[in-house]
Amino acid sequence: MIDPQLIRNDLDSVAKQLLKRGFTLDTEQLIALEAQRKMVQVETQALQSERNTRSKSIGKARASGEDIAPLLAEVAELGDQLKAGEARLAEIQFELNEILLGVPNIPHADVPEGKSEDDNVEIRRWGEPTQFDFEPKDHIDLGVALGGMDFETASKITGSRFTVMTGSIARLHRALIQFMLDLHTSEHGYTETYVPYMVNADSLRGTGNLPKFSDDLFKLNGEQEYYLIPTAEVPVTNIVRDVIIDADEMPRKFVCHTPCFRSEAGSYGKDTRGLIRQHQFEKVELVQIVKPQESGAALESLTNSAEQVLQKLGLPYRVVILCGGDIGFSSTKTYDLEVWLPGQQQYREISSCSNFESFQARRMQARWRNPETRKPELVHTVNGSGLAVGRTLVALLENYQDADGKIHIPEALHSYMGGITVIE
RNA sequence: GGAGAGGUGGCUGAGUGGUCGAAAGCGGCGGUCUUGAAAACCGUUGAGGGUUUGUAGCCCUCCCAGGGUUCGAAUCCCUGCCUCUCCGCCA
Repeated sequence: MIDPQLIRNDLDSVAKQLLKRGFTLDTEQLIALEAQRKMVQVETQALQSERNTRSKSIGKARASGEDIAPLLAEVAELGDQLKAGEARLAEIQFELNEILLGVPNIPHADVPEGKSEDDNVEIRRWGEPTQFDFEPKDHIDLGVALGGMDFETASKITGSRFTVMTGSIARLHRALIQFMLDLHTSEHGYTETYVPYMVNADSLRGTGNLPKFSDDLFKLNGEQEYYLIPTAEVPVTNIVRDVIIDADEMPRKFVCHTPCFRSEAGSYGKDTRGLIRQHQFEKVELVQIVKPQESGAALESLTNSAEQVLQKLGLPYRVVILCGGDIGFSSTKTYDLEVWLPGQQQYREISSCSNFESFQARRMQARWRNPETRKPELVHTVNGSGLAVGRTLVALLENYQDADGKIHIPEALHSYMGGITVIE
C-alpha cells in the first residue's frame, strides 16, 4: 500500500507517477471520499470526546452520592448519534482502504517507460549464447529420452502442468536446491529458513497478493481459509509482520527453499509443454528486510547473489530492468534475470528481483526502531528468486547437452551428484 | 479428538465496572558519581490515528480478534483464533 499521506497531500503527483505503469487513479472519487472521511471523522471524534467527559462526570457524581438520574437523561441520545457516526466512519474507511489496497506501488525513477515486456531494457549480459555443432534439443525431448521426465504420468496422477521426475534428473533437481541454499548461506550471508507452505489471507494481503490476485492462487477447501503459497516470499516476508525490529538486527536476510503453487489462470496456451510453467515448482527465494535508506543497494546485492548461481553453473544470461507496463503490482523496481535456453533460442526469465520499499511493510506493519528518532518506522523489503529451480534444470539440460543427448554436469554440482558427471 | 488453564506495553507480570493507557520489576534512553566502565541513585520510556504550517497543543482509538450489555468495559456476556498442561491418536 502506498502512503495514505501521499494520497491526501500529493494526489496529482501520485496519479501521474502511476500512469507510468498504465494505472489510472480515480482522483475525483478519492478527493470526494477523503472529504467525507474528514468531516465524519471529526464529528464522530467530537461525539466520543463528549461521551467520555459526561461518563466521567456521572462516575464522579455517583461517587459523591449525588442523584445521577438527570445526568443520565442528558446523555440519552448521545449513544445513538455516536453509533451512527461510528458506523458511517467505518464504511468510509473501509471503502477508502479497499481502494488503496488496489493501488499499485509507485515506480522508481529508474524504471523505463513502456507498455509490455518488449519495452524492458537490457542492463548487462554474462556469457554468450551456447553454440552447438548440432541442432540442440529442448529439455522435454532430452528429459523424456533420458527417461527422467514424465509429463503423461503426471497428468494421470493430477492433471496438466505437472511433472514426474525420476533417477538422475530428479537428483539433479535436488542437487540444484542444495547448491543454491549452500551458496547463499555460506557466501552471501543469508539465513536458511523453513516455513509453512500454506498461509492465511492476512499474509497474502501483506505481500500484495490479495485482494487483487486471488485468481493466481490455490485456495484450500478446508475449514480454515488457507492458501497454498505462490512463492516463499509470502511466508518469509510475513515473518516480520507486526514486528518492530531492533536496528542492530538489520538487515535480516533469509534464504528459503519451498515448492510454489500457481493456478496460472489466464495463461492458457502459454508454455503448455515442459517445465517452464507448472502449477507446482521449486524455488529458492532470497528475502531482505532492510533500513529504508539501504533498500536500493540491497536490490543490487540481492540481484548479484542470484546472478552468482548462474555464473557458477556457467549458464549465459542477461539482466533486464522491467518497464513501467511490465513491473509487478507491489514493486518499485524490478530486475529480471533471463537465462539462455538453446531449445527456444531465447532468453527466458529465471529470477525476478524487486525492491518493494515500504509498500509491503505498510500492509504488514513491519517496522524497525530508528535510533535517531527512537520511533518505529516502516522497513523496506527486497526479494528475488535465487533461483527458480525448475527453470534452472531446464537451462542445465539444454545448455549442457551433447550430440548424443547426454547431459554434462557442471563442476559446481559434482559434489552434490554422488560421482555422477554425465547423465545418459 | 476429550478435559482443563490462559492470552495485558520490548519482556515478566498486577489489575475483575468509573480520573486505567494501565501498578511493579526487567530492558531501553538521559543524567549524577567515576580516569573509564560496572554498581548505586535520580529522571524518562507503548502504538496507531485525527485536527493543524506544525516533531507545539488539543482530541480519538487500541489491554488476542469480532460482536454485545452499560451513561461508562482491560474488567461482565457471546463467538472465533491462538498458546500451554493432561489424556487419546499419530508421521
